[in-house]
Amino acid sequence: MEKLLKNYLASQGCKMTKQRKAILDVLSNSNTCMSAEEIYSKVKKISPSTCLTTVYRTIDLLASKNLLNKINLGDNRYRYEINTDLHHHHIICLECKKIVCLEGCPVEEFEKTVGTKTDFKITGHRLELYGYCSECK
Amino acid sequence: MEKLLKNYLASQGCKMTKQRKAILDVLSNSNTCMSAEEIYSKVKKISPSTCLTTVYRTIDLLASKNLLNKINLGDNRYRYEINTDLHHHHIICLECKKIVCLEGCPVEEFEKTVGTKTDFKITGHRLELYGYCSECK
DNA sequence: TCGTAAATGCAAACGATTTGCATATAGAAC
DNA sequence: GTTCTATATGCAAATCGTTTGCATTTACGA
Repeated sequence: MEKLLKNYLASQGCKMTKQRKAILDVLSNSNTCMSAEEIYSKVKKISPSTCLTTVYRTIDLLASKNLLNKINLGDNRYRYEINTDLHHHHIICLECKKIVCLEGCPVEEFEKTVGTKTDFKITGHRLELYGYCSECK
Repeated sequence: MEKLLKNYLASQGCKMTKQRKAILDVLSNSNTCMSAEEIYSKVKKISPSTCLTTVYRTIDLLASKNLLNKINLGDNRYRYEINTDLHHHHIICLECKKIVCLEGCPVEEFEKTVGTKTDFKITGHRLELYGYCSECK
């Protein structure tokens, strides 16, 4: 995964700096989405000189190549995750803030109905569930 | 609607100032959700001295009494609408930013499945659709 | 090894929202 | 109506996540 990303970026004329390697490392070895701050603090352990700005810029780079999803959980700050190209949603624990990826999507049928009713050309949607996880409930 | 809100707030020991009247006026005579800035500019026409801070504080007041929904559309700024207590979602035009309320909700069934699978106690969800409206598509 | 475009770090700007504080005002008590 | 006091207001400054400007550094092809 990491290798693939690096090769792909290189093929796009992007330089492979130690900061970018560290950021890709952190992103691809995580199984949830993380805030910029979270990525930053993990990256610093691998490449201490890295600054937050570089994290943001690398995030933008990856997002612009469609390699990364920007997720908005409603708390006015983004989370980021490597784009696996598999359409999915998240459930968030209101207590411990844990984020779990979900399989499946209940919205597809609904989109068709709404498209007809409202005369919109629908291009996508956003859905998150909220609740308390098994440890917190 | 407006009257009801005013009476309710008064019954809660809140003072009915001209600023609050103007804000309630704007909120209850709108049929979509608005950003703080949008509310502010409409309120100024009714009560010109009102400042943005007061808009935010009134929003907080209403939200704390459960009279107003804070909606996050994923652009790191909130929209606000009077809470009608009717569970619904929105569709947003990516071109003209128009927001339309939708009837129905496809997520209820999905919540049950996810609850069983993940062992979460699910308390809510957030869903928005995106696309292009009949004029923009 | 060199040269250059691309990437970095820092500090300062940004936009939405919140806070501190001194002043003004609604509305109850007289 | 006048007085009183808690509550609400306006302003300026702070906040927080994110972005930008700019001078410096670095990756990588020649």
